[in-house]
Amino acid sequence: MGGTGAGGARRGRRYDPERRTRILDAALDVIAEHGTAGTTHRTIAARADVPLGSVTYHFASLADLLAQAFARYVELQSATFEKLFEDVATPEQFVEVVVDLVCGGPARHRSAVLGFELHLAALRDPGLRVLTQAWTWQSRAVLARFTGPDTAARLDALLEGMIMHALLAAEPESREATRAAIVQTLGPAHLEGDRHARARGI
Amino acid sequence: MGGTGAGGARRGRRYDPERRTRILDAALDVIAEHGTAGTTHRTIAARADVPLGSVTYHFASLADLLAQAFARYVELQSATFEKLFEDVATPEQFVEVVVDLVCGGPARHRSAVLGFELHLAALRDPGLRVLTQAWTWQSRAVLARFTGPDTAARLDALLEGMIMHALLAAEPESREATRAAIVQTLGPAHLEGDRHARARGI
Amino acid sequence: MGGTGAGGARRGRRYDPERRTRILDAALDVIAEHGTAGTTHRTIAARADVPLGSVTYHFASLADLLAQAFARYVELQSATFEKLFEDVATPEQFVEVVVDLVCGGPARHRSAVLGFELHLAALRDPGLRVLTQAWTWQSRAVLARFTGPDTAARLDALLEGMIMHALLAAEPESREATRAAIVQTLGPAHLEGDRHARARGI
Amino acid sequence: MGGTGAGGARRGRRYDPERRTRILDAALDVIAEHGTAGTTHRTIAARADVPLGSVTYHFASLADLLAQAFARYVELQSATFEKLFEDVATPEQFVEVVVDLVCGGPARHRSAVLGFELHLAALRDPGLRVLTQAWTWQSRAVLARFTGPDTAARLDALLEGMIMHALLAAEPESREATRAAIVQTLGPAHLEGDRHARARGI
DNA sequence: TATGAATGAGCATTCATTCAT
DNA sequence: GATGAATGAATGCTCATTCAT
Repeated sequence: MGGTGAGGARRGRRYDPERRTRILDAALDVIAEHGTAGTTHRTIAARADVPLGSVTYHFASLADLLAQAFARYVELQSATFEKLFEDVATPEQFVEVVVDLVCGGPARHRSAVLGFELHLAALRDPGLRVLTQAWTWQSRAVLARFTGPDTAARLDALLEGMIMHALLAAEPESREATRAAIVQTLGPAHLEGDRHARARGI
Repeated sequence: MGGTGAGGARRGRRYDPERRTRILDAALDVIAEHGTAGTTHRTIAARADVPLGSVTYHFASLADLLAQAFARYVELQSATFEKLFEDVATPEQFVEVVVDLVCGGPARHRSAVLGFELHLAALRDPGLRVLTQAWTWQSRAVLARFTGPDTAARLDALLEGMIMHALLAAEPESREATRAAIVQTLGPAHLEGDRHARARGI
Repeated sequence: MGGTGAGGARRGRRYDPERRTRILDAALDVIAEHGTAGTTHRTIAARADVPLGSVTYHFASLADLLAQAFARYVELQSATFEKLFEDVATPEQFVEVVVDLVCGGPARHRSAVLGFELHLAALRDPGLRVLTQAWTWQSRAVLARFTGPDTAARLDALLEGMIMHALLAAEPESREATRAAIVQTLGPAHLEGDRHARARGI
Repeated sequence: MGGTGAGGARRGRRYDPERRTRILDAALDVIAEHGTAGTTHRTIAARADVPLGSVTYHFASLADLLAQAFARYVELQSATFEKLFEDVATPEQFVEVVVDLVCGGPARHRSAVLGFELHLAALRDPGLRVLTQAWTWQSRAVLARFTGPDTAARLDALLEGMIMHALLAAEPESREATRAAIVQTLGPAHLEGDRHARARGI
């Protein structure tokens, strides 16, 4: 009916300091589920369990909201990425974490889809490229600590392609094949440890 | 406005046997320009210079039209891809053609964008995955003639990622860096010719 | 796609002298099923297993087609009505036939619905009133042979209302209640036979 | 044309608390005039002198709007019907009021047409039958106060048929003929007063 | 500050009808 | 004669955004 939208105990939610954040997270959920195109004020409001007016009140426009949602995604994702490699001590561990990144099933589905949605959106809206570029740099920087800058760039691209293929493939690639591709890209020197030693030295 | 839509001498254009194809090509243009989300019956009709009713007459739904447009894209793109490698005789030529693929500026922009739009669309609509899978297999098959199947799969993923990065990068990667990444993925044996010789033997 | 509509062995159906009639009958089917409003050239064509162009070719307009279909309905229905009472010899038989008319389950559903659709259509389109009036006169004439003209008119109206209620009622009225209402409307003299004897004398 | 739709000083009409009701009444006007089939969001909006978006804002779908309009009709009509018989004290008055119901010219035209439109609509949409059934029960209850339940049901059906015939007839039936039919259906006892006396006793 | 009523632009889709073949 | 491609006008509906409260 007329815009009532989400039901539930919304009464008394005034003074909700985290409302903005909650809307952004809801927006990311909706984007992951319905695509950027299927993301509307109304869907977001319903997902966040917030009145429609609240969404338009806190964000100047839908484009603005999406941009901020993607910014939040990059921020959260970067932190997650960073943390993934925090405890990596050996080249073998590094490879395993990277393999997990590609093979990591439905757990990583949401973030992978969001990543591609962001890339596509940035293709159309140059204003979003600061986000994709920041994200790329940050990813490469993390990887570079273990591989050096050139290999990091290559690995980053390879991962991008492999993750997309993994999302679309009828049946998942085997971990072994994935590992082989990664190891090959890292180059023969990687597992000999010297490069890794240098990385730890940084 | 008001239904007349596209201008031009459209009177008497009846019985246009290639209209369907023209609409599909127009749809691909529009997708490349405005994204799948921005692709509407009206935009397509204007681009194809046909009345709105003509677009809905020839295709049962917009989703159907998009699916057929993407199918046409895969078909055309596969043929183009095939032809690109037709005259490749040496490993060096192979590498150059692949580097062109990544660096190939605005000329390749349209088809690259369309490829990613298709990937994203397939992520949302499983019915489109027959297209992405067919396309992936075909690409790998072409590459595999020069690299063997495993390396082909890796190279394919790497190219996917590099092309996306190239599309989004503020300034294009140098051809040298691109070539280095590719050569590294092909493996040291590639340029020594034996692998290529084997490929030619197939 | 695009208007092909009905499938099947339509090839070679040229020179189909009954096509007009078949289209009209299909139209009546569609009206009964989807209502006058839901009746389109395309639905009719599909139902009649005839190309779309054939429907517009044989009838100047949809309104014209509907008018002719309703005319056919009145014609067929009048004949059926006539025949229903053909073998009625006693007042008791007369009452039973009339009760059947009201209680006659799904068998009579189609014709009853069509009757009301025609009434409603005639309310909007005065051109159709020649049909409803002819139908009313004919029905009354048949009934009057057993009841006299005044009672026939009353009975006709009563039947109209009872049939509509029967169509809409959650559970059907009992035959007994229906019979009682009819008998009461016929008047006490009816079953005494003298009136009926007079009717047979006509 | 082009979205502006109805003319008039509509600027500043915001916050119109009775808008919903006004739209429903406009819908009933339109149904009476153009039939359920000819009732569109746009016609209703024009009739209610509200923008198109307002109609779709307040009602989830056109079917929903029509259902609510018909519900309002039944409600209003039931009240009117009730009031018609409020001051009836004698059997003679009762008969006159009922005769008025059938013969009541253009004044009753709108409500009669709406009644039949509702019946037809309920034939197609079972969801509307709660309305027709409620309406039937209520009508019978009012009549039964003067006639007893069985006669009330018969009279209700007779009235339904007579009103439809009156709407479609080229020239109106005479009051006398109408009265005769009603009196005959009420049965000989009615005007003798005993039945009515019983009714008053309730 | 927060909200939901309000609105105009736009969209996918249907369809009666026209017309070249 | 018959057909199906073609078309423009409508239709139901969605939605970003504005704004009175």
